[in-house]
Amino acid sequence: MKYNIIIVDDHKMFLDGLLSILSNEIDYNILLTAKNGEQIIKYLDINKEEKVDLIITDISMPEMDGITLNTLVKEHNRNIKTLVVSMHSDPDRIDTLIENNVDGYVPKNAEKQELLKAIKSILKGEKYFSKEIKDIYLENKLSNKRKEEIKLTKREIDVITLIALEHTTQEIADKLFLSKHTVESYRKNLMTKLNVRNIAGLTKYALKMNYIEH
Amino acid sequence: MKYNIIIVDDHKMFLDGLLSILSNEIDYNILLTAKNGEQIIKYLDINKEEKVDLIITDISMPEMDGITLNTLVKEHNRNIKTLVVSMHSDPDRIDTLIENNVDGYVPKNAEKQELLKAIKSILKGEKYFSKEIKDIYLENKLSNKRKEEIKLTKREIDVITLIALEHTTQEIADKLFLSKHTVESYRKNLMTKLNVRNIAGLTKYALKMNYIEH
DNA sequence: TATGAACTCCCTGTTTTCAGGGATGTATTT
DNA sequence: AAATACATCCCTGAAAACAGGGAGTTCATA
Repeated sequence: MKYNIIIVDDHKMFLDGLLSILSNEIDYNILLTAKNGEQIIKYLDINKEEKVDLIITDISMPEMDGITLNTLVKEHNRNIKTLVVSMHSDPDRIDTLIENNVDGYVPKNAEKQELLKAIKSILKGEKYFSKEIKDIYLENKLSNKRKEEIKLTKREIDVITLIALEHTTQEIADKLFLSKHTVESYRKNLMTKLNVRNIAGLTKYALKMNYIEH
Repeated sequence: MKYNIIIVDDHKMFLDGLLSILSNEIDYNILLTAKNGEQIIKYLDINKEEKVDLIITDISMPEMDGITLNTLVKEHNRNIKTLVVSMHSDPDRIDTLIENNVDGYVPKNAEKQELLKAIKSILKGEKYFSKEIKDIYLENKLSNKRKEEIKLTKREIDVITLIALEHTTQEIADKLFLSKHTVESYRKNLMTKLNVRNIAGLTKYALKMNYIEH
């Protein structure tokens, strides 16, 4: 019995690459490829009876990213394994994924052999994380003994995003249908929370967090 | 006689993918793969007599990026073609590449077929740019009719840097031993020159130009 | 049911930024 | 000799941001 695998990546060329790597492996049957998580969720929804063993996914994709996809899959289909293959190694994302029970994480600059090893381990029921990823995860956990309790609320993120996009308080208020006082409160809270002095600091944070494009 | 191709990409998995796509094409011989431009330049330097027809390269790589690589190759080996395959579609980079006579540009989310088409065209001596890339290039050219003559003076850079570091006008004046009026003039000129509305815009520019750390 | 978190709105007063001018001196280049 | 680029400084008035308060609502959860 072959293992059924789904691959999700918005870079078709990479997808093709993965496909040709995996198609040399007789144990693996590529059920489906897609360029975002939404398509997968729909597919799983419709084909409930189909056996899916593994979903290999990128993180940054349009419509639905790999993190959301992983969360949804793990919530509803506990028997489907997930392997993230990503270019970025952002501590927070790694953290979120691990907390959401992802089965593996391999950076895109890994060797083909490592990818195959990861897939094999995961299909056996083990977890597989590249050394690089484990290091980042641990380093993050150790250095951030509860320091990183900076969590912005949805509304705060709305506001800081618009600030970084060069909008004034009044404009933001209009856009979000809020009083300008409210927006001012958010700005103030943001500055306190993030320990910055002014809009320059807020803008840098928004960029760092990828709230706006670089 | 086969075409000799070199592939440069720091994402090994992507590299493997490209390799397996191209290895199905009997006309192509993959001479070498590398994960940054430096390795290629060294290789070309040592193997001057070797026929190299095409270099396929990513843009963002450690050590030496694809833009520098293209420039160097075009300066020294006019007969080597270059094809950029990149995830990003930044107008400025596209512009620089085209000015430096790159032979093609295909985004990483292109179909395998398009990549092969691009390679074939380029080897025939034509240029190949994906529609997406052409659009970005044109859009940029049309909107930026000579706009890109933005050159900041030393003093302007001093000021914008300190602004992005969250200093007020008065603080900057003190630091640079200037009157606060002077600093205000600089800030104003900066905003006009860079076509931004406020400190958020200035900060983003300073980050983009690497005046301050990311 | 009480607590807390998130969201919303308001006030006062000060400081800074923004928008729009203008001006002088010193180089360098044409 | 004139034009240009750069650096420096000044002014006014309006708009926005900053600082430091308070306070009501809803909603989930302990």
